[in-house]
Amino acid sequence: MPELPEVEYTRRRLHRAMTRARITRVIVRRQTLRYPLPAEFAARLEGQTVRAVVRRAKYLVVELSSGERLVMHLGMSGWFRFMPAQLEAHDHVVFEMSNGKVVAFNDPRRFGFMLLLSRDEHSECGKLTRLGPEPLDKTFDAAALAAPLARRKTSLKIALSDQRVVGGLGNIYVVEALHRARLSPKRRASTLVTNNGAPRPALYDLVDAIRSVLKEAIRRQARTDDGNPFRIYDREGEPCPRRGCRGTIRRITQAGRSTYYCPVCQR
DNA sequence: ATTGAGACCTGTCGGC
DNA sequence: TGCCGACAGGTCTCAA
Repeated sequence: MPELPEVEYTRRRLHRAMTRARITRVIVRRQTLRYPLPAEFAARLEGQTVRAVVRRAKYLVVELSSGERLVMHLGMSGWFRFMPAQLEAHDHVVFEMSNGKVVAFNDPRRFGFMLLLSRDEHSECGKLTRLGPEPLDKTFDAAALAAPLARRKTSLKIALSDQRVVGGLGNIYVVEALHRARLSPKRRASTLVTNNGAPRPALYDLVDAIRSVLKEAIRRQARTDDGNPFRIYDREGEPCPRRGCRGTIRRITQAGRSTYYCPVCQR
């Protein structure tokens, strides 16, 4: 599930359920997430009012009235269930709010985590400070990508998956953006930058592709149609969806993860 | 400093 | 039906 669009959709729902409400009760049903929850986790949260729920890359940050922050990551399989009729397996942490809303964090694989940080711990938290730019911010442009890509000796796919280069892209949306920009995932990252560090035209295309892929995916979240909503991801052997392209989608492995691409139109 | 491999965990799916 | 391996949208750590 969770790359930037899914995390952003989760943030909006959490915001509606929690912001300006008080946390009346926290039930910890499983302490051993990626990082074990401290014994006083529930007590520190109960009684606090939620000021805001914000997102940074794939991280969710609940801002609390004490100044503390609850930093959360969904990992591979984490998600929130809103107003669950009853608790189920893998509902690890439940928040009950003064407005009557209940949200349950569910995560079968437990790669997700929650960190309750003081104001200072939060501002120094390396997980957040080392992140690259937000791809949907105005500051994200070809110039912002040029420097980190120029230094890389790896492929575009690997470079774009690195959260220090851009924050929030994961396996699926990197694959989708590269197809949209007609760029091969195997191409060396530094070839999108000239020798003196200026963006080449393809880098502008890539920036546009990243932004549009993410925006469309966020818009799509509210709908719950099933089936594979992606053009390329998990479509090995199918014809390339680009108009006029007669290529067939291939699957390769890069850094241990699946990459899908069209060898005909992606160069 | 980069980079790849392995680890963390559970669930699901395809093949035999 | 049952078993087994491969694989899954993320990050971290460690060795080269």
